[in-house]
Parts: sequence; structure tokens; C-alpha cells
Amino acid sequence: MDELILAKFNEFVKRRSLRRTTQRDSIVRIVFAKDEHFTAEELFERIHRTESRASRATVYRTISLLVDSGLLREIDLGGEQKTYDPNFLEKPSHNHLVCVDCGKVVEFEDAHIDLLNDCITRRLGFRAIRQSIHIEAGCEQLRLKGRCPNLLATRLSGKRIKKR
Amino acid sequence: MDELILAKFNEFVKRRSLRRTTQRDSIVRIVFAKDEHFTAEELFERIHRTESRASRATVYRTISLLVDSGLLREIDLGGEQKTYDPNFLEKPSHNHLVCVDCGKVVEFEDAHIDLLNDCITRRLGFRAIRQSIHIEAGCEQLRLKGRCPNLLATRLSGKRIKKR
DNA sequence: GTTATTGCAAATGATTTGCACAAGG
DNA sequence: CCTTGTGCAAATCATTTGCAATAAC
Repeated sequence: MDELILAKFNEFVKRRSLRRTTQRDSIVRIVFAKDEHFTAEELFERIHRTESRASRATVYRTISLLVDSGLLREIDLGGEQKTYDPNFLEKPSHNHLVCVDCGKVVEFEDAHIDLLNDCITRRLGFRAIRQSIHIEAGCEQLRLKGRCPNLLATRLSGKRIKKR
Repeated sequence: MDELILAKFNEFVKRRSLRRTTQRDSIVRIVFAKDEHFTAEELFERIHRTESRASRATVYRTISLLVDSGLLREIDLGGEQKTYDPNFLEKPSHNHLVCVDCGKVVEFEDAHIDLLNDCITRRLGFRAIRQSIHIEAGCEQLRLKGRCPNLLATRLSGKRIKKR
């Protein structure tokens, strides 16, 4: 499955008369091996947990290429580092809900929302290109039962929870 | 009108046992004198075009206070500098459409969208706190007539247009 | 007076870049 | 070969912070 993406990427690379390299290949494979969002630094660490090797500079440069190619998207999760989302090929129009209690990011799609946004855009005199919805929300289970199934997992994994 | 906001801010300042200073007063006045979005640097420049004086550090620190107080909101316009929006008091639930042709930012409110987002959030097991929609769009007039009323103005004013 | 605030300059931290060497086609 | 990519270390740039002097209350 991610081999298909790699093929698309290499097509893009060729079209731009760039070169296929071992570093680019392994970075792309690692990016699309999971459906998780990541920062440049997290990707760098993930790479170094494998047998592959690539410098920080190459990681940053390859991320830029992936974004240019349309295979990867930068999303706004409000942190200090940029966050990237590898799931837009599978779900071309998904949005993000971020739980302020546990930091969990939930992806969702909704055709009604998309349609409504399109209407609004047209009414304003524009032609929609891309839209993204960002919802900050609290965990209902935490509020009612005093605990949230994600909260513990998040703490254990040492993930960053949005401050504020 | 902005004197009311200043009063609210000073209330907040007192509640936190902080101090009312000339710098803070003038920064708040300048922030809410217009309904324009701005970056820290742009605010710093605006201040220095008046008779007021405040260091860059104080500008940054006061922006943080304003955000904490809920009077100012950080919004995502995708630039390298953080952007702030002083209009959430007047329009508590507005969203942003950014024109990729001219960089113009249009604010819009829509009750249907808000309701729909609320439903989706609840369905996912969360309780909505805040939501924002970011639409990137092209100018319909530019496409049809080959020119956009905002484009020239934007170029003249030297505003940053979103790259990509 | 005591505590918070300011301004400056230095520190930080993510991302970018120049350059010499290595690798792709 | 000739051109693009890589890794390193240095540069950038927005933002933050330590500290001594200053201003609130």
C-alpha cells in the first residue's frame, strides 16, 4: 500500500528532474508506514529507530518535497513545531478534533459540512480550494465518569498535550 | 468602544494582581483601535507610528496577557509569524476565508455550520469548546474577469500574500 | 517599601542554508 | 562526467528570558 505512494512520489521526483535516493525512499516509506501525525523531529527519531540513516537537514528537505508533491499535508495542531498528516490520500477531506484533556486527535469527515462550506464560500464571491475545520473539545467521559480512556495512554507515551 | 475593552483588560489585570502601566494601556488601545489582524512585529510598528513607546519584549508580553484574558485570539493564517485577531468580542464565533490570489482575509459567521460542528463533536463523544474553520479560496472575479479588486490594493500596501 | 514591569541584550529552538564531498543517471 | 543530494555546522528569525534599573501601588 505505501509502495504505491512511494511510486507516486518517485514519479513526482522524476517529473521535476530530481533524483531518487536511498534517503528519500526510506523517509517516504517510514512516513506512510503509519497513519500518525508527526513533527519533523519525531520523524527524525522514527528514522533512527530503524536501520535507515538520514540527517535532520535531509528529513526537513524531504518533508518539503512531500508537501509539494501533495502526498503529505501540513496541519495546524497549534504546537510550536509544524505537524504533518499522511492521511489525506485516504481521506481527502478530513478534519481534526483535538481533545484538550488528553491531547488525542480524532479525524472525521462529513459531507454536509463540506457542502455547507462550499455554499458559504460561493456566497462570499470565492471559489473554494481547500477547507479545514479544527475543533477543540473536552472529553465527555472524563466529565461524566471522571476518567478518560485516552488520558492515561497519552501520559504513558509522553506525548505533548496542548498547553493553555 | 475600545475604552470598554481597556476597562475589561484592566479588570483582568487587577484580578491577577498585576499592574496597570502606560505601556499596557497604549498597546491595548492600539490593538483594538482597528479590526485588523496583525502580527507582533506589525503591532510593534503600529505603536511606533504613534507617540507611544514600548519595547518589542513588552509588546510580546502584553499580547500574551491579552490572549490569556480572552480579549484577543491567536488565529492560524499559515504564516511564519503568529497572527492575532481582535474581533472575537464582536463576533464570538467567526471563521476565516483566505484568498490565495490576493491574500485578503474575509471573516464570516454561520449558525448552521456551528450547529453541525456541535453535532459532529457530540457524536464523536466530545464536548465542543471552540471551533474554527479555515477556507482557502480563489477569487471568482479574478477567474472570470481577469482582475480582482483586492489584488492591486494588496500589492500596493505591501502585504504578505500566502506563498505555496 | 515591596513587588511587578520594563528594556536591553543575550538565549532559545525550530527550520534553513552554504559548502565540500558523495551519489545518481 | 555533470548535476543534484547529503551531512555538517553555521546562520536565521520569531519569540522568550535574565537581569538591572524603574515604576506601580
